[in-house]
Amino acid sequence: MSRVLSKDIASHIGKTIKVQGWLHKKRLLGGLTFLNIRDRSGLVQVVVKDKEEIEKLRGLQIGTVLEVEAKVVDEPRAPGGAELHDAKLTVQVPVTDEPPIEIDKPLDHKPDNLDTLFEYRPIGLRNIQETAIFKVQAAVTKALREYFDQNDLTEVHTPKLLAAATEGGAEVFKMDYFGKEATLAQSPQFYKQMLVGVFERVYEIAPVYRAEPSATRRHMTEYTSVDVEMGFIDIEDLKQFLSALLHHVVDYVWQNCEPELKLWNAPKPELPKQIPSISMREIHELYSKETGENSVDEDDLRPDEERWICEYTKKKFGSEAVFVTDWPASGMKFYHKAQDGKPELADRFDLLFRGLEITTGSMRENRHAEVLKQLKEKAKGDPTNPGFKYFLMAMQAGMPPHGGFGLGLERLTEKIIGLNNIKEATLFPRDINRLAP
RNA sequence: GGGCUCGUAGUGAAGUGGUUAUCACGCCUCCCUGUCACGGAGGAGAUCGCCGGUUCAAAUCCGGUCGAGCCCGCCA
Repeated sequence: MSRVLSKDIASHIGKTIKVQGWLHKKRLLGGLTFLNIRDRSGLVQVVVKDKEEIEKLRGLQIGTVLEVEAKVVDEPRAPGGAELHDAKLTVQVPVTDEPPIEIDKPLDHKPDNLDTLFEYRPIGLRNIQETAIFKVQAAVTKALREYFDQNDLTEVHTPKLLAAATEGGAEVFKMDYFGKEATLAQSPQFYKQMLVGVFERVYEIAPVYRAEPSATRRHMTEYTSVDVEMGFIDIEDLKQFLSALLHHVVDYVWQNCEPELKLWNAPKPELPKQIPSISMREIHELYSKETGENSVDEDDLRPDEERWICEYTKKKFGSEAVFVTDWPASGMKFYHKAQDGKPELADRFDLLFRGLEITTGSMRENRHAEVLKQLKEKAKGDPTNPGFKYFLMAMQAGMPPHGGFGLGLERLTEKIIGLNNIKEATLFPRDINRLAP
């Protein structure tokens, strides 16, 4: 007898079938018992009247692996409209330890209790509501790939073990590499740019590592970066590409993950076809005027400002996302490009979504002589260092105008679902004091 | 790195100087034929994070320590 998945039982009414899964919940009502069996497709309800069958489960806990042979019955009172009767139970793997946290009721996500949530992660992830987060994340990833594929991007895989020098900015993890020093990639930046010279359009979805001592609800030391780099485009093309990408992801997820989104009461984001752009200076002015605080001369947004401007654009433009444009050139990385005719501004944007920065994008300096100059002057970098040498080699071999962005997968998932901490959207989060599980 | 806050059964909480340390979920025993956060009766389970101090008396006050969370900074 071949196995039937719980989601498919309704198409076997009247037949005797076999299901396999984990015991998810039992409710003993005396003369009859309801069992919920969980498999990869969801839950199925089994009604057991035979006392001997129920005795097989005495002392066994949630998580016990079961095989059930039973008859499928049409039953409007059952979840899903069908259930299993006259069950013969076979215990494949008995579990006698009770789970340290509950898996059949929503788990507590209060900040104070996240540590417990992660401590018991291997078990807690079996909670249907926790699983839902990562099914949504898988759908987000699928939608991203689908969109990249539709737009002729080639998926690439770049090394995460690097020679010392990197793009600068974030702190890097250093490690011993057979007696030499290696670092963990904080970004695939140089590689994706080199590969524009090969494929013209590339993307990578892979982990990156940041050794920042940040202890906030939006930072981790390891996260999944969705990186895109494309040639023969300008900054407006990039913004349009990202607008359409975000729409594609949201539409795909709301089409394919309705039950999961419902578990979190996640409302579909309000997004106009073209996500609005506001310059940093304008945001500072609006925020300062509204709150009485003065941020006008700052060259970055405060976290509170990021939240505020998203509320503002939601009310004013019906958009829960906004591009922050016209960043001061003072904070430019050496591979960034300044705006044409406005050397004091970087050709860069950040994309904020529901109060959080999820993307930074920019045009890159594609002229070899210029990027070499900026490396030496801005970053005080040594062009012969292996960390820069091969990047420069590619720049010298003919690079069209190009640009790209990095998008935080966990941040996007967090905001789609409406979670409050990036780690809630991470299976096994890594932060300054958590390296396990 | 700076600031603030929090550590009480397996889990989540109540308890601001004197109780046998309280409740809910989970677990165990029994009852229960339509549950779906089932219901009912009973039971087990806590050296109140750790160390020291104040006091006749400390979960409670003080100091230290360890662990965690949040904000800021840094960063994405």
